[in-house]
Amino acid sequence: MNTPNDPRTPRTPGDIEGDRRRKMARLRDELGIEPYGGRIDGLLPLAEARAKYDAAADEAHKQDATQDARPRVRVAGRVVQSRVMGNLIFLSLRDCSGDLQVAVSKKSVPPEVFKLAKQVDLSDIVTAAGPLGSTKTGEITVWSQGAPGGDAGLTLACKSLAPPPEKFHGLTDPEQRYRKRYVDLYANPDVMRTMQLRIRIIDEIRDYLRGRGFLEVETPMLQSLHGGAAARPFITHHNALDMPLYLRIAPELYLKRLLVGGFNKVFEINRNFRNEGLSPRHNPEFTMLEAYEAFGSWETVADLVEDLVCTVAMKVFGTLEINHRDAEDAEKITRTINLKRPWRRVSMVDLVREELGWSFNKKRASAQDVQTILSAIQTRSFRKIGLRLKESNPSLAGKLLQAGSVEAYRREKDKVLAFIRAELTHLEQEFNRLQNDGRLEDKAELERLDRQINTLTTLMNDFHRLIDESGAKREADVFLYKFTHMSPAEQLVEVYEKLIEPTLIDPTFVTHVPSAVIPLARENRDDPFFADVYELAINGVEISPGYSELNDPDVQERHLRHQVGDREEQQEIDGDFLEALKVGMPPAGGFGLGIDRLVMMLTGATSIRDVILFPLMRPQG
RNA sequence: GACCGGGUAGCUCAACCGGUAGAGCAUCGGCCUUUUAAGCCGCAGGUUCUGGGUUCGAGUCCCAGCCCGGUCACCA
Repeated sequence: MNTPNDPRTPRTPGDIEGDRRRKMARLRDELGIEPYGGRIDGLLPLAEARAKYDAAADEAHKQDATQDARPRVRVAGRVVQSRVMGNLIFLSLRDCSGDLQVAVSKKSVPPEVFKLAKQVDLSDIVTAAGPLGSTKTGEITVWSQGAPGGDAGLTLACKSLAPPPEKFHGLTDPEQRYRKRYVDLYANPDVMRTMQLRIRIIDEIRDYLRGRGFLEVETPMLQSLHGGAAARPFITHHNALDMPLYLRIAPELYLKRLLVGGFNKVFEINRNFRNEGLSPRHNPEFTMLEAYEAFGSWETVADLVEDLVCTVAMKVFGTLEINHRDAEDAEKITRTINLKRPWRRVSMVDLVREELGWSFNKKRASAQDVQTILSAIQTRSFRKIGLRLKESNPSLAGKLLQAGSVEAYRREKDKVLAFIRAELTHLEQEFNRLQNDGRLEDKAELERLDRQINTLTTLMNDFHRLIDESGAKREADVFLYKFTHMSPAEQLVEVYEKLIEPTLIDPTFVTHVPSAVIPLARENRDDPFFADVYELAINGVEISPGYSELNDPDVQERHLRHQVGDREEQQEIDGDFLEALKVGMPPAGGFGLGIDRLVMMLTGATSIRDVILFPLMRPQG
């Protein structure tokens, strides 16, 4: 970098960093200010400082300026707004607790402090000290004021050289937000709030489990064999030992070894790594809670997780009714999740029968059942379109949703398309009219129209694709081929995951899952086709599995061998784990809880990336 | 992986049928002691994601690639 910190360097327009470096050099040279500060004692978080405001003292001081009982505070924060009004300067400071305004009046501070205040840039970190008062408009404000023998009234704690985000829109590009989370966190207070909620949720989970006698442990993340789940691992290499190592896909097998060793209740909250695709619900590294309780069962851990989630929700949110709100319109509630106990418990077979009319009998689905399932899968896609139409054309949407079959959508396709086209034309006319008028105050309206047009266009695209009979047939063929080659157990699980799980918004424990897909759980004594487990779905996704853990080493070995032979996923058998079971593991209940998804559910985040501080991003380039 | 949308000033976005690339905010200079996206005056700021092609002329059209988002698929 050849931009010296020299105020005489000729200015290149638009070079924000250069401007700031020159400004910094002036502060150093002319005011003797060190722009990277040092230790500062006695600072209050902004929210705490604000809480100290004393209205009576403020009022008294306003009546009689010689009386000043206003509380004095010292605060620090990043400058997020700056309004220089000549001889009075307002700065809005922000920290992780909130915002607080500072006012610097030329009359109340020494000239060099006022000069500094004028030089302060957005994103600089400053400290301010002075009495807490309010302004004409009632905003609680620190009135910067030096004190004999200490506070300067305003100091620079850290100069920021980078260009600040746009002050009104903030940082909005999702990519930049995830890449530059350090900016996102202060530019978008919602992000800070969500992340703090995440932290509190995890704290409360730990509190809860400790309160019930669980000990938190740490087990290997680098494993020479990856086990405990079916997933592709990340592979790495240990140089000194010259051996491959895997990043763990689950801690399960180690936690169970701890039960063998004599721990009765253990849990671990930490990262798992799965080398699979990314989606709004999948990040390659994600945080899981796993807990094991000796002498428990899937039922004891179901009770536990139910109580745990409710307790956490009450402590952090004070309610069991979780509302998700529209990103555009905070008034609009898009989804309500009711966590009130007791949570429904229903077997997978009953659920499938109830929703689809498919009576699963441990055999492959009959030709007729397959047709039912296929048409349900197709209808589901259409249903989404029906739901999206609901707001703009309730009667048409109602008709489609009620008919609920692919044929109904095909029959009505001209009407649907005609409606969408008419709507688009209307919106575009509206859009052009506003744009031609060039009325700036309607900018928000323009943006709204633009979004609606966008939504409708994608809707029309989706619809075209769906009613394209050859396309639909191709998709159906692919599905039929795959589905008819599945085992009965896989068919049941497939149907559940595709068609039922996404509709389970309120908490539902799905029980009696085919044991064939769950090798680490105990088979049901009365009907070994099913395992003694639950899969808890909330918010349309699986959030927690719970097992009666399998502790018979012979059965466990058989399951694992079967899995290895059956699946393409190369997974070596963990012989040492089987050894451990031979030593003897007490019967136990165990459960997992996907922390990221839990936080999404509780905070209404629509993407897992919104609840992870630094989600995985492809390197920039 | 497939489809759709997007990539233009530091930020947020415009640019009609292919004809000199604009605005707001931020920056820079000036005015202003109760602002709340403060206001007013003025200056400046561009390899239109990259590389090819068509054309007298490309931000715009075509081809290839990169990146982001959405939907679907894959994957527990």
